[in-house]
Amino acid sequence: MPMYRINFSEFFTSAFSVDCIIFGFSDSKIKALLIKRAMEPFNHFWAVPGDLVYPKEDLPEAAERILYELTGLKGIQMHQSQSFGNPERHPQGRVITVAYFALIKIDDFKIEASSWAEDIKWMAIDEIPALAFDHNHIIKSTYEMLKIKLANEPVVFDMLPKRFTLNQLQQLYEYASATEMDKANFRKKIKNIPLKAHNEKQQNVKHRPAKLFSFDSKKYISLSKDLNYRFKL
Amino acid sequence: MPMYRINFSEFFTSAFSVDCIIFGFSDSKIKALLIKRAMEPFNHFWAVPGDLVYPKEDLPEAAERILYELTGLKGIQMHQSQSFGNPERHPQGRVITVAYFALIKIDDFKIEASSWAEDIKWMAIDEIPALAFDHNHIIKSTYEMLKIKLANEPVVFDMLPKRFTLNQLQQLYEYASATEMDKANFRKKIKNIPLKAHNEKQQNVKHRPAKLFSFDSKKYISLSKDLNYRFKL
DNA sequence: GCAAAAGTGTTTGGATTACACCCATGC
DNA sequence: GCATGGGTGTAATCCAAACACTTTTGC
Repeated sequence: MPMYRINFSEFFTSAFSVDCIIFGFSDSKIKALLIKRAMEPFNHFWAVPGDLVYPKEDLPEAAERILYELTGLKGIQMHQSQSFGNPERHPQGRVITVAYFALIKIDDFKIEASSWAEDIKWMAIDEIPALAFDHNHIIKSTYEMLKIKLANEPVVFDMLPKRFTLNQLQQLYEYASATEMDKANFRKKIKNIPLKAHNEKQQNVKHRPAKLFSFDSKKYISLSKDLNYRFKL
Repeated sequence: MPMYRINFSEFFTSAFSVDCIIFGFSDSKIKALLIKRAMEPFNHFWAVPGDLVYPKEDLPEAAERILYELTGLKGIQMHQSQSFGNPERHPQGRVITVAYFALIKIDDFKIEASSWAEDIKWMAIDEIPALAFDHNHIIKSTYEMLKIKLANEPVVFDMLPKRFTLNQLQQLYEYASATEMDKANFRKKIKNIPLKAHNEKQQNVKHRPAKLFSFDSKKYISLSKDLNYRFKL
């Protein structure tokens, strides 16, 4: 006689949410997009944007929805980070949260506070104040995951303008890896990464303008078919 | 006037579970411990051991409990994998699951089916049949995470006997990285990893017995304090 | 002695590092 | 011309791959 182990309605009393850490790059720094909450709990606290998951919604869908509601951006690749389920983490009940992160080009959209936030701001990852809930912890461990991704998958280019200089790429690399590197050596290091050089230069700089590059995703895909090739930054 | 966004009891209608993928190593293969379910849903299907999380229980606690109930092992480090929340994944309601994994020494315990399983078995990672729920998917993505951990943190030693031969270490490495490697070169590759050599040899082999080694975790900890040192397998 | 695996040394080519130097632009 | 960063070449060094060879055990 088969038995159902789950027959206690007491188990179906929890909620879950998705929190989205949105990373961007400007002023040589990696930043996260934070909102100032305009609701309880943690009213007026800075926080990672997040929302409860709808009953019929899958997790990646929820993450995309939150990103869209916040930035108007669609079609951005989302990456799952970790889940956090401390029973005390939410004052209103048992809510576990799944953290997702997105990498976006800061210039691609205009930030504006939505109805459920009274302010919104990019904050450099090393200048983040005390946040609502366990959000400091969530950001910290998600940033660790970001760094691993950046080193092993071609996602840096999601944070850079479509056309970027090699120096921008180097600055992003140096910030994420917390190192400094010789310019010539950096260029040798990335020579396995397929970049398209354009006949176009940086504008409005008071020194020799740098050449602009873009990531050659077509070439990357064909390279990836070779099992000996592995992206490494 | 502060408003609570969460005031709909309809949100607190989901449950969550923790699934534990327990990895071990024997016969030169990485294996996972699976149970044959003795309950609905998916009665008589092979599955990853898992359970609902108790209302007052944190996620890592739940993972440790499940490991203990299944193997009797305590004090094993658990690692969080990914979460899975497809609304259709559980036939009895909305259940999202957080996958955890543990690496254990297969010889350290005797497996025996518990009350909620009719059978239990180690299965090589590339010989796993169709499982209950979305468990094939869960195992696959957790195995990918395992491979990354193995390469970057000294967790291989959790899967090997306390004293092991260099060839065992190499076989585990080769299985996980799906490569073959020259013996001499492998030994050069691992010379940064702190190992203690013992005056003890393999027994009952019909060839020259190999020396036994153990991981020198004391030395590893002091090495880790040097920011230039990074474990790499 | 033979089979089988343990264990070590040498050579070579490619990648990483340190460092030096030249180039283009604005003011 | 000079300040500022863009861009490149060279030599020394380290590291990984290929391969050959010696050693120790059981039978």
